[in-house]
Amino acid sequence: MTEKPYHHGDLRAALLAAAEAELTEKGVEGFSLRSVAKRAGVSHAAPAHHFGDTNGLLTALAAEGFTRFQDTLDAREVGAADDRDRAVRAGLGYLEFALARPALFRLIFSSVRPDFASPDLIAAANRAYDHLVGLVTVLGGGETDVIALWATSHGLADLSAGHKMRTLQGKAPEEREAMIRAVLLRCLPASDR
Amino acid sequence: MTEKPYHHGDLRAALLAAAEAELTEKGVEGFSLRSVAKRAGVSHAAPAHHFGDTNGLLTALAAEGFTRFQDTLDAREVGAADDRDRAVRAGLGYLEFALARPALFRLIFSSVRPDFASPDLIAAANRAYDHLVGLVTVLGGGETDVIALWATSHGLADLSAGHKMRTLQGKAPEEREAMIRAVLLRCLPASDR
DNA sequence: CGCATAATCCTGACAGTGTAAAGATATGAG
DNA sequence: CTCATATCTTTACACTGTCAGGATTATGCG
Repeated sequence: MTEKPYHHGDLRAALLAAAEAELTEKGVEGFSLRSVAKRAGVSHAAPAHHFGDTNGLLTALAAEGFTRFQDTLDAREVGAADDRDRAVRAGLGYLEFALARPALFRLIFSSVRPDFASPDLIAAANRAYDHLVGLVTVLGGGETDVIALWATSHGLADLSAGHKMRTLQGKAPEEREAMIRAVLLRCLPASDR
Repeated sequence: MTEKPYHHGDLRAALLAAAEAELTEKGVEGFSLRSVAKRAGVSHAAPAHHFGDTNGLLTALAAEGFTRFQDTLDAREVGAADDRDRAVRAGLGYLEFALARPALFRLIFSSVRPDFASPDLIAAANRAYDHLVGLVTVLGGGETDVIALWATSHGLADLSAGHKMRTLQGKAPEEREAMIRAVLLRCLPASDR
């Protein structure tokens, strides 16, 4: 059995996994590059060659997190009754992701550390945005409707991730989802006509 | 003329002002206590006696920021045509504050560093929340309407503060405000009946 | 007023952080 | 096989937050 090969083999992936663990435990504001290196069982300067500096690692993590984010929405959308239900389910997935991975959510939407000019990150973000636009245009909605659905979904998610909206926390799961569905429905373009 | 009195006189207030300057320049994630002390022209350990640790200073700053936040909403609400317009203006104030003081906005809503169990901070937050509830109940709205208006206002503000919503950035000021008003209006309880 | 006590601020020290430079080791192309 | 290159470690430095102890000033009690 190999004790400790000088070359890790796939350190980049290992560092990303360690970084995600570090992020979920310490949060963005407690994130430590040296601690990530320790998790991966490697020297503290090893990450530099793969990601440059700490923000580089966070940038890669944000890009990966963005696709996970979109995956969560997609998973919620399957089995939708119609296109309107599909848009509502996307909003529920938005909130689900924020509650399940609050630190990753904060990294993506509320941190200045990732380099949002990075092509990978831009691509991942655009995929999510284009998907949202598709959901709304299918319903005959325009720019205003896109903004409405996005802002409301994001507001619900961000406030819930930060435990700011106690009204929702106190409710039972079914009642809570019913309220959220009602709120999200208002953002969709009018159903008649 | 007194050169440098050993006792500052009102160091607590001076540190708060310096901390706000530091926050707006470096952001929450780049905030440094030693840098704040340097701004106030005092030793690096001086803040400890007034605020305990760094999070203590950020807690005090968050409480102060919360009242500033509410002040911005109040200023926007004056001169409202009716109660509905008043609620919409509150949402516009929400967004205005996030754009004018993004770092303070992030400290209040998207940071885990302030101690949100602090009585001062709780009081300031409750004042803002109660005001929001008042805006909605006057219109005959219930819990769902409160959540709708809050989430949408917050989503618009947070996404705008992070420069995530390019659709709004590109618009002219008047057109932008018109779109936001339209979005916020959907969150209010139905006008008829 | 005089003085002890408390409040305020500073200096020094320590562990932890991110990053850069230089050395060690493995990989792979020729 | 050789050697350039990629990968990783070691070392070093400046910066951070926090703690302990000493210096200075204000305050209230006698």
